[in-house]
Amino acid sequence: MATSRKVCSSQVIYQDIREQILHLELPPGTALSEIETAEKYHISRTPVRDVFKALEAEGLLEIKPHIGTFVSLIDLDMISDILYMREVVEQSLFKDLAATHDKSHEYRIQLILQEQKQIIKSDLPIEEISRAFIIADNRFHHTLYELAGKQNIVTFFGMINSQYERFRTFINQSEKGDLLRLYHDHVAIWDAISRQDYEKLSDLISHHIYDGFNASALELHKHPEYFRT
Amino acid sequence: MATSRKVCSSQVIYQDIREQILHLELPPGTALSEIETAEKYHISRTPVRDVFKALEAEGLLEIKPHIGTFVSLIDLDMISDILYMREVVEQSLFKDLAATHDKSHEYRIQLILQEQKQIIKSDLPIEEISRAFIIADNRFHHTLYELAGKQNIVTFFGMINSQYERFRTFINQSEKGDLLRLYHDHVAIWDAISRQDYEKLSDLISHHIYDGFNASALELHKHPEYFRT
DNA sequence: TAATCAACATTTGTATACAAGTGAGTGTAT
DNA sequence: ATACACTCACTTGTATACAAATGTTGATTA
Repeated sequence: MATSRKVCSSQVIYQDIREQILHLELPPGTALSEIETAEKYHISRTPVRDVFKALEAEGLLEIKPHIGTFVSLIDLDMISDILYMREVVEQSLFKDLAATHDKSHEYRIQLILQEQKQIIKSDLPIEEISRAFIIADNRFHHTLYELAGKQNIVTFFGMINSQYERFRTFINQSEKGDLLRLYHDHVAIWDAISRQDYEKLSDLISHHIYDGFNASALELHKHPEYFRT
Repeated sequence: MATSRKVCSSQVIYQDIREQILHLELPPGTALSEIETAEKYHISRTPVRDVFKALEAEGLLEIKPHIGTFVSLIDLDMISDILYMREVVEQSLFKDLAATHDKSHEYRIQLILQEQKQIIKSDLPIEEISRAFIIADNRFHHTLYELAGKQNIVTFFGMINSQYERFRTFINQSEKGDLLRLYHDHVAIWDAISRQDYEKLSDLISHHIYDGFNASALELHKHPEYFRT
């Protein structure tokens, strides 16, 4: 379902451009030329076109025939719907997980949580910390999906989450305090799962998913040209 | 997010091959050659490659470099997870819809339901009826998503639902009775939404989504080679 | 001055030739 | 007979040339 495992040049370029878009180094609206990109990576247009098509399918590029290729604008309405799906799915999934919970995975989760703690406490520049924490954050959620026996859903979200990942980069250029809040959410969520406190769990998940989104509404004026109207 | 709106030849071929795969006219495991396909449609390999890449991203093709391109096998585990997502999302979404329900959309829904009724009662061959009903069935679900203000979710499911659509074609080669059952489900679901009977609604949705899947377990032996082990 | 049209530069779409990897099938040597 | 290696046919990957479409820019004309 995902991209094939070819070790060819196109795979490297795909990852490279994708990360540049997700980290906003290629801001929304930026024009990308096939020829320029090909020359930049010292390859021909053909593999570049493959990469562009793949990124278009992921919603990160918009190819306008005979006009140009552009980094897609962030669609807040779409992100809102993605968060809605994540909310209802995790509500149900984590509840299932709590119902069948035993202590056998305690160590694995604690390891992830400690890693997140150490990332926040490290002395790296805030951008590095933010990037590392996002990865560790995804690992936490994905591990819970896996423990619930629904690993495929991680793949599904991976296909549509690109838009959201980019938005996260935008809003997480803020403070360590936000990351610390996310970490505490994770601890509380796992605690609620362990204690099978369904009501508390439901509350925690909703806030965990939506709080960052809502709090970031104030930041949008910084780069209004990034967003679809 | 979806494919671009080019009216070029590749768009036609994409739709054509996609339908052939979904209708099992190209059974899972079938080898597709770029050259053969190009000659068949009287075009060159380049647009064919674009189509193959798009279908691979959709999970309908599997491109093995330097070996060949094959129609992907049906992954029952993945379909199971897709149905799980649909269940929890529709549970929540239709509940929201019931909460804010007014009579303003009554006519629109009744129109869709009547259409479904007429399709089943028509004298067309069973395959035609099955195909037409699947389209009308999707329209019913999509309309409810739209009324709930979450139209983007339809797009998301469209990206991952291909696998499920193909499976539906496989199991719906059965009887008119199955389609009639689905139609009655729809009527009951809309009735529960109108009456804001949340408990009944929850029950109906779960059965509506899973019953066909479970009942079809008996049919798998007909073509075991279609499925991933 | 303003409007119209045509040439041009740039873009993506397509066709074709060649490169490179894979696996089967065959021939040969042990 | 069996094991090994090589050739060959086939696949997808890549490079390049050309076609087609779009927007701009400038000249020409009313």
